[in-house]
Amino acid sequence: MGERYLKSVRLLAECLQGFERFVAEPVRRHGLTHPQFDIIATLGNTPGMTYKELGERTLITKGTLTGVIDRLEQKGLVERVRKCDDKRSFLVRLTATGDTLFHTVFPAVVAHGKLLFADYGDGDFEQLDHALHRLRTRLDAPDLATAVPGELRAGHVPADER
Amino acid sequence: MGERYLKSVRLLAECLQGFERFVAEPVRRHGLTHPQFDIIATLGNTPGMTYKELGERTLITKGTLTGVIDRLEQKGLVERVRKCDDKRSFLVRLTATGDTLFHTVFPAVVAHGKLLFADYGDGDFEQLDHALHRLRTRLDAPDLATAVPGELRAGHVPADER
DNA sequence: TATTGTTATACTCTATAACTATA
DNA sequence: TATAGTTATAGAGTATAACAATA
Repeated sequence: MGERYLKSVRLLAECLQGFERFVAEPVRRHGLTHPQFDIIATLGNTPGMTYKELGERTLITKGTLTGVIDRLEQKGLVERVRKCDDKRSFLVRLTATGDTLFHTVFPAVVAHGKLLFADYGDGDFEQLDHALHRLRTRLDAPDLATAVPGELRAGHVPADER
Repeated sequence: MGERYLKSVRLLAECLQGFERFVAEPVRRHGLTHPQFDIIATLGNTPGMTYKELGERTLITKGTLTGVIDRLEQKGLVERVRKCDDKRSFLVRLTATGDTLFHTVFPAVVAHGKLLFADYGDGDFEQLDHALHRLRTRLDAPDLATAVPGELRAGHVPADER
């Protein structure tokens, strides 16, 4: 139980949690849930995406995606557009209203984010990026996906390590 | 839109997302949802906690907590124990079964986590912790909670920055 | 046969607010 | 009056699997 890395995992979880809280309120303020915002943010400044692409970027499975897109379509924020080359699929893209919302939300997000990093210099960013990049690379490593027979996976810190 | 910090936020989100995926499968494997696991993990190696404490540690609001605890109680993993000093509240604590589950899940989690950090030395941990700790401290800063009049909050990266 | 997206089930979480019983 | 926890309401997300249309 005394593994060195637990402290780091705990810190990551706290940063994670902090961001989630940081995000949750303004997203709701715009009448969106987090997955809905995720879709709007992913579609912004693109010509549209298929379900497959959206699923890969947001990690929402196709069955769930149907419901999320449905609600966004009801709100008039996205639309489904037929592709000619493969009639099974189509593009989901922002409507004019959705595009307006995207361009309203994003500058606000960027401006507020600046507060969080107001005192960061180039070196600070490099340190943070370097540490995170290393971890992300490790998370993507193919050997991790297969190294585990069944039970063993990670992600939480016991109370007595905190 | 070209803010330097967006890259870091993106990386953090990817690490976050990676961990969530890393966690999701084994938790389900033990028949728990993420919030349920969060409760089990939080209660492990403690004499029990009140709703208030649990809510603070897990960020689950009291109304939701009732449902989560109900389901864990139905599974025989936790129990509600009356406190004598204040009859309004009680302790939630792991049952013997819950404690066994905790002690089954956690060693597995710890062992698997080791794979992720197999090549980390002391210096590597220090770099990661330092960068994350700084960010967490910033997230906790009181001026952030009040600096924002209404609309501006952070957390996502536009598609064209990726 | 494989893939894209839909539908159907069934559950879980969430926010919010009104409610109770204690304090 | 304030606090701890419950209940009620109304969404919304999730996994899973079976399904239709198309490739």
